[in-house]
Amino acid sequence: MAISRAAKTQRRTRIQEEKEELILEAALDVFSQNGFRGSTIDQIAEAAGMSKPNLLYYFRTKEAIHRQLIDRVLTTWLEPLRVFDADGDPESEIRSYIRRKLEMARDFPRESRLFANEILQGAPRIEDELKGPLKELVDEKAAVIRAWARAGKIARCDPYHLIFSIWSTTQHYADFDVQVRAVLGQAHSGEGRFEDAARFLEALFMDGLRVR
Amino acid sequence: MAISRAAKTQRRTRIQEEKEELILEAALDVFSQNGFRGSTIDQIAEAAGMSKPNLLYYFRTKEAIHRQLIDRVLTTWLEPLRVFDADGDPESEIRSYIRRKLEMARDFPRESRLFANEILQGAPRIEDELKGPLKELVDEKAAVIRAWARAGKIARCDPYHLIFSIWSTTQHYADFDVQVRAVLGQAHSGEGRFEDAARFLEALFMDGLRVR
DNA sequence: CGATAATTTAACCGCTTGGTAAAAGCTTAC
DNA sequence: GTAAGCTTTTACCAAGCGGTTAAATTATCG
Repeated sequence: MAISRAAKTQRRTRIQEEKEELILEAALDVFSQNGFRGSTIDQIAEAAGMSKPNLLYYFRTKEAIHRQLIDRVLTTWLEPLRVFDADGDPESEIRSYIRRKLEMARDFPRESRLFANEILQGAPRIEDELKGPLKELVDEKAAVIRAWARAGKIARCDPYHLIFSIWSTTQHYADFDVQVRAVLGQAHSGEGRFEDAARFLEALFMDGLRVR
Repeated sequence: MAISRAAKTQRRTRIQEEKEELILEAALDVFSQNGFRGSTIDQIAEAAGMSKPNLLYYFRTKEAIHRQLIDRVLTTWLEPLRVFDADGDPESEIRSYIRRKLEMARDFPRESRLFANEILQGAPRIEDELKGPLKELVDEKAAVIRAWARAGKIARCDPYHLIFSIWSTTQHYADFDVQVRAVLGQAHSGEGRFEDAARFLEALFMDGLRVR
C-alpha cells in the first residue's frame, strides 16, 4: 500500500510537486471566488482537471488545501510591509508602499480576495496568524512611523490607522473590482484605472484634499 | 388551503409582518457571516427560532430572502452619499460624509459585510443595481466634486477614486473588523477605535501626511 | 360558538456534499 | 523484466442540502 502523503515529511516525486501546485492554483481560483464554505472539492478538482478522489490523494481534506493556500498567501502578502525601511526617506517609503500594494491588487487579485473572504467571515482559520506574526510586524512598522512623526518628518498621526487606510484603499481595487468596474463604466475599466488610482492615492496621502 | 404568500400583493396579517422581520434579521446575521452559498436555510431558520418549512412559508426560496435583504440594505447604505450637498461647503461636506460612513460601519457592520460578501463573490445577484442606480448616483456626486475642484475649493483630484477611497477606508472597520481588532490588540479594540479612526481619516483627507 | 383562513409541524424527496475503500494502472529502480 | 511503490479510477456512503406535501394546529371574525 502506498504511504499516505500526510505521513511523509518530505516531497517525494516530481508528480507530487506538480499536482500539488496544480491543485493549489485551481483552489485559489475557487476559494477566492466563493469563500471556504461556498467552495466544493468537486469544483476545485474540476478546475485542476482531475477527479475528486485523485485530488484527495494529495490533500486529505478541503481544509488542508485551504490552510496551505492561506499560509502561502499570507507570507507574500505581507512582503511589501516587511521591506518598509526605517532608514529610508519617509515620503518615498510610504509612496512606494502604496505603489507596491496597488501593484499587488492589480497582479494578484485572487490572493487578495482569498484573504478578504477569510477575514470577512470571521477569520476562523487564521486568527492565530493575525494576532501573532501579523500584529508583531505591524507593531514594528507602526513604531517606525511614529518615530518619523515625532521627528517632524511626517504629520503626527495614528500609525495603525495609517496602515489600515493604505491596506483598505489599495486592496479595494482587487476585492471590490466588480463594483469599481460597474461605477467607472466601460470607458475607464481598462488597466489604466490602476494608474489613475495610484496618482490619486499618492496625492491623497501626501497632501490631502486641501488646495495647494 | 392558504393562499401562497407569493400570490399576494399586500401584507395581510400582523404575524406575517413580524415573522418576515424576524427572518430578515436572522438572515442578516447568517448571510453577513457566511455569504450566500455558505449559508443554509436551516441556519437562518434556527437563528430565527423556527423550523425550516415554517420559514419557507414566508419566503419561497433562500434567494428570495437574500434579494429582499440586499434591496433593503442597498437603499440605506447609499443614503449618506445621497445627502451629499452640492451647495454646501466642500470641506465640511466631505468631512461629514466620512463621519457618517464611519458611523454606519460602527452601527451596521452586518449590513456592510453582507454587501462586501456579495461584491467579493462577483456580485452575481446585484450587478444590475451596481451598473444602474449606484453608478448614476456616483456619477452625479462625482460631477459635484469635480465642480468644486474646478472652482479651486478643493485640490484637483479624480472624484471617483476619492469616493472609492472614502468607501474603502470607512467600510474597512466593519468588513475587516476581526483583523483590525487583532492588530490593535485588546487595549485599543474598544469603541474608542472609531474615534481614533475618525480623527485620522479626517486629517488624512483634509491635509494628507505632509507636515503642517 | 363555529367556520374559515392563516400558521406550524412531521415526514419526506432527490441531489450534492466531504470523504473512503479497494482495486486497477502506471513509474521507477534494480 | 519485474517487483515495489506511486498514482488514478470506479464504486460507494452517510450526512447535509434546498425544497415539497399534506395534515395538524392555531388565530380571526361573524
